[in-house]
Amino acid sequence: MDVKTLCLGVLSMGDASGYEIKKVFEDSFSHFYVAGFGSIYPALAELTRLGHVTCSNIEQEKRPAKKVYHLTDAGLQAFRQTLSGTHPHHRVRSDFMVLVVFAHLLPPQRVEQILATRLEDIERQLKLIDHCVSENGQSAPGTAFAAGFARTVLLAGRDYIEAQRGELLKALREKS
Amino acid sequence: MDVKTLCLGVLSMGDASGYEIKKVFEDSFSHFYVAGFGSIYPALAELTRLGHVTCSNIEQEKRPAKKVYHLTDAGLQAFRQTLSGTHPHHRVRSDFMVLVVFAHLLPPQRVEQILATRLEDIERQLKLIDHCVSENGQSAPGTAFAAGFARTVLLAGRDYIEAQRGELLKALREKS
DNA sequence: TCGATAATATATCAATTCGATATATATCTT
DNA sequence: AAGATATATATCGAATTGATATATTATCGA
Repeated sequence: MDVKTLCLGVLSMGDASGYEIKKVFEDSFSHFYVAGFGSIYPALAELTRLGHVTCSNIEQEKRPAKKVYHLTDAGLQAFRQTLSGTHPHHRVRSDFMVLVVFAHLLPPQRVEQILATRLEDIERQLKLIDHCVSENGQSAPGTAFAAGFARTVLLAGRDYIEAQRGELLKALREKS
Repeated sequence: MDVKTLCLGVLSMGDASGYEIKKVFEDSFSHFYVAGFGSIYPALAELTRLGHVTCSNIEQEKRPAKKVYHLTDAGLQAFRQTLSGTHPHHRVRSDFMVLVVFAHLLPPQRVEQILATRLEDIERQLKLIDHCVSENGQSAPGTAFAAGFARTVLLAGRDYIEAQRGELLKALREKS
């Protein structure tokens, strides 16, 4: 599923500028989809060209002007079509796990730091999910399911690290 | 962490051809790092140019010839350096979760199919981990930790889906 | 033994994505 | 007045993805 499709998804919840779409990605989608301006702006240009969205320049007082995008009927149809034909892939790219796999090449102190940093990141993400859930009162059923899923998976990872970190460090110190 | 670095990591476990490196990615790293030939072969060419690996053409009987790569001292040093300076990012790109978030735009039957497919994929990945653990008898401590981590997280996700699928489908049917 | 399929092996390429950077306006703080 | 932060759009080189091309050998059923 490409950034174009995700932009259609965000716009199905209401009109937005590229900047606002980026904020939705950061605030609500960051646990399962990361995208930056470098992919969002070209995606919106292409969607406009395809007629899947329309674009209007909005002058603002006290802020720079913005381009607000609106989902067309053709855009919604294309979005539904993509959702219907997409396999539910779920892929992880984890530098954390790479670092752990090669932990025997690092000083134990650095491994401790890696685990601690990962735990901090998990806490930060948990807070973000909770904040996001409490803010969006009446959201779609899938949103609540997804938030719960992300939460559960993060908690399981946190508990595993906390339970096994001692064992890992012991094994690493024994080998060296 | 880029594909070049991961190739150095694989080669730190022993000499290998591009094809064999790909198999290691698939068999052992697939839960946290996916890479195809399109990134592996260019990475090996660049690493050779940098002097981080050496390459020798090996003729084989009963098989096509292969290029076997060997990690140099400079390569190992560069690998350690990268491991020392890399933040333990852990990112998920999940079409599954996107589909769930927009489940209200799909027929409930399709949502059921998505959840079932995801559960099948999880089972397949769990089997791969178990197979991988049983095959590599005496592996590095980090490898065991990483396998346990991946296993725990997958199990938590599976249990969540099984526990909450009924609720999600009920909510979706009520709205429509 | 013929033909199909699968496994081994390398390589390339267009399309997409990533990450950094550039530019500009307005607000808020010190 | 200076400096930091938030809003806002855009571009670009580098890296990655996913598909495709090519070739050899093995395997297995008809």
